[in-house]
Amino acid sequence: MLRRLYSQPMSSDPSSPKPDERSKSKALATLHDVAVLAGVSTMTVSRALKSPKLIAPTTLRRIQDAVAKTKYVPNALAGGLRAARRNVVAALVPTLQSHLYDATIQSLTDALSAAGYQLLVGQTGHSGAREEALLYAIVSQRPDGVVITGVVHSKAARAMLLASGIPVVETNDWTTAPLDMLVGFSNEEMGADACRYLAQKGRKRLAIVCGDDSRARRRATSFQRAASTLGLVRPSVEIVPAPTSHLSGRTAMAKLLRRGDVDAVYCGSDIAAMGAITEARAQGIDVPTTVAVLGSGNMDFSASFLPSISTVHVDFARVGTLAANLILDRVEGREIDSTAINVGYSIIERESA
Amino acid sequence: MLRRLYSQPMSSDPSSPKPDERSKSKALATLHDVAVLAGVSTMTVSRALKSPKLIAPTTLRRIQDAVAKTKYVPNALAGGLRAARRNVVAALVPTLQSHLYDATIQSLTDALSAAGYQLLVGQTGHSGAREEALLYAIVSQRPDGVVITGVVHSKAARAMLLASGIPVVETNDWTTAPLDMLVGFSNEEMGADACRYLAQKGRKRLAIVCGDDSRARRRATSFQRAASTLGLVRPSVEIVPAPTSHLSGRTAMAKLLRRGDVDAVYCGSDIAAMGAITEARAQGIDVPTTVAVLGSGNMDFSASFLPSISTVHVDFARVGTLAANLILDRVEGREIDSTAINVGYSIIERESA
DNA sequence: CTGAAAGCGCTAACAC
DNA sequence: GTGTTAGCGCTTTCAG
Repeated sequence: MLRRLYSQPMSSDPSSPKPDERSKSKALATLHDVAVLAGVSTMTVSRALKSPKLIAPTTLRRIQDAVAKTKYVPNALAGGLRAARRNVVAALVPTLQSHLYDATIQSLTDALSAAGYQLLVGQTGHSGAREEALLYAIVSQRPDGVVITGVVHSKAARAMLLASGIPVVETNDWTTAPLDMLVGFSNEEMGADACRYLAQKGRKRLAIVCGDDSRARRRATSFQRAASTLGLVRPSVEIVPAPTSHLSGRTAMAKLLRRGDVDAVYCGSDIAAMGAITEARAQGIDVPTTVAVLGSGNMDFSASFLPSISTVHVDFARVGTLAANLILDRVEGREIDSTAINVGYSIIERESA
Repeated sequence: MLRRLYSQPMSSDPSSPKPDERSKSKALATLHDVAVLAGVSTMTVSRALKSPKLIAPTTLRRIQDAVAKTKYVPNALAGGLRAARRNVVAALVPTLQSHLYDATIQSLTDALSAAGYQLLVGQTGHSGAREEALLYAIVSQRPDGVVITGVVHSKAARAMLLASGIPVVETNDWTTAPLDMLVGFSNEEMGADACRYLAQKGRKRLAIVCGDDSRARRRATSFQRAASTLGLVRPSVEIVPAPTSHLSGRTAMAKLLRRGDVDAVYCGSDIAAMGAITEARAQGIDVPTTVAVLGSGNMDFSASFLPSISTVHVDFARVGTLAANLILDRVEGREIDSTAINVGYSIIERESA
């Protein structure tokens, strides 16, 4: 592999541009500054910003001028400290690099920002070890809600969240004892259904490529159990680092093919499935004739890949929207009809399996 | 495409689990609660938490017990209001779904969370229309720093950021007039170099698949200019929606092949490049023999794809780390040697071009 | 080593 | 319509 460097990554540009003159002046204007300039009290300015209708038109104009002149930007910290609302929701994901939950984050952000909320994100990594520390940091930010990928395991973290009274939505998993609210599906059922799907297609020697995280592992275990129920040989499991990648999918497939006793592979993500298919092709093995490949996540490329990738589909965008709405409903004090929503999943049959 | 539904996505589970009993009690404990319980002043508790060494061992133990008993979690809002530090940094990206800047966000988060900071993210969308409103919302959160993908265009937003005194890092682009700090590379040079690379490989009839965002468009324009300098026919440009996808790469490639006058395609991302390669294969056209394909981003799958994808590589992880360090240096008042860092890029030669 | 006072910037609650 | 008062929970500052 030849690398041609077009710039010296290590050096800063010699003709380094100068930044604009930074204002040496004190910090941003406060409500008080605006009030003085407009000749009113701070309370009137505050009201002019939140509910302009309560203010006399003349006063309002003066205030708006003053706001513009002072370049006033409200301090949400101070507001949040006094008022209930912080206009921030926190989201916890294993990693933003996984691509599996991108749609969830996207729709979550969209729904929240439409309602005027900001998103605070935390990445736990797949180990779950950082979960507790991260949740502590997040609770200390006093967000209006917390959306978590998976269910919270740490007892201390559960207690803290409960005590905080902050609305919590656990997602993309299922449990009979949610911390608060729940939007997800059963990973166990998913694994079993994936197995049944492949078996029903006449496949006998199944295998699994599974990312090293708890939800994927539970899917794999459940897949194995279903296989044994169906009287099939116990599927072998290739554990790869989470998040699963094209390369790890390829490598895992290579191992499985070396053993030679496989006619269907269930992959933890479509990325891994694509890697598995690529490896098969590299070896001149046809997918799906010789080996079927079933992915997870129905990603962007899955339908247009060659062969198109059969996959377990979850409406992740809906998960995000539902989670956002649950939080917003709670924050605004609206009635919530259902505190646990099963979004289900479906298996999309395409060419690869 | 057959869809088999295993759960009713629209219905909530009939056996909806009940959440744990939510604590009806008042909000979280405050410093004052802890102080009363420990029989000291709030100030002493505050110190015990921040600089335990200043506290007498006996007092410290009493306080720690009280903290545990009250399940005290600091209120970062109140702290941030009084003190300078908020321990929050904001990041603005076009979209989290693009995958191009994943590594940047990842390394940014890692570096920041190691230093005890939280990440507030905003998605501008590719239009840039939301940039101003989003930055206003972000400044009102008074983060300790702001990291932005691209350079800030809106005059009002620039003025506001400048006035706020918040450290700002613009990334993944280059300008002679940065708002504050800059970590990036020249998109113009990149486009031109991509063109020269393909020309040097003997390709004559070039084309571009370009996402509909300003940085990609500038790369494309610069690519075209370089082609004309080299005496080549003007490369045609296929504009596809941003972020570029496998499908849009395929579709764009199909259009280009229909015209039949192409022997090399430069794609805005490796995802699009993969789509382009897939389309060529679907038509029985060999890559790179008949058409070469050059991607951007050196994504996860690019090296292990078949054919492996030649690509313009940027060390995005380094961008995130550098940005984080610049912010942290400024916040902690350390000296900064370079306020504009060019991380450069390289073209990785693989099979596809 | 510990405490008292003051106030960060804002808004809820009540005046007028 | 508008102003006053009183904090939100914490930390800075200054005194012991």
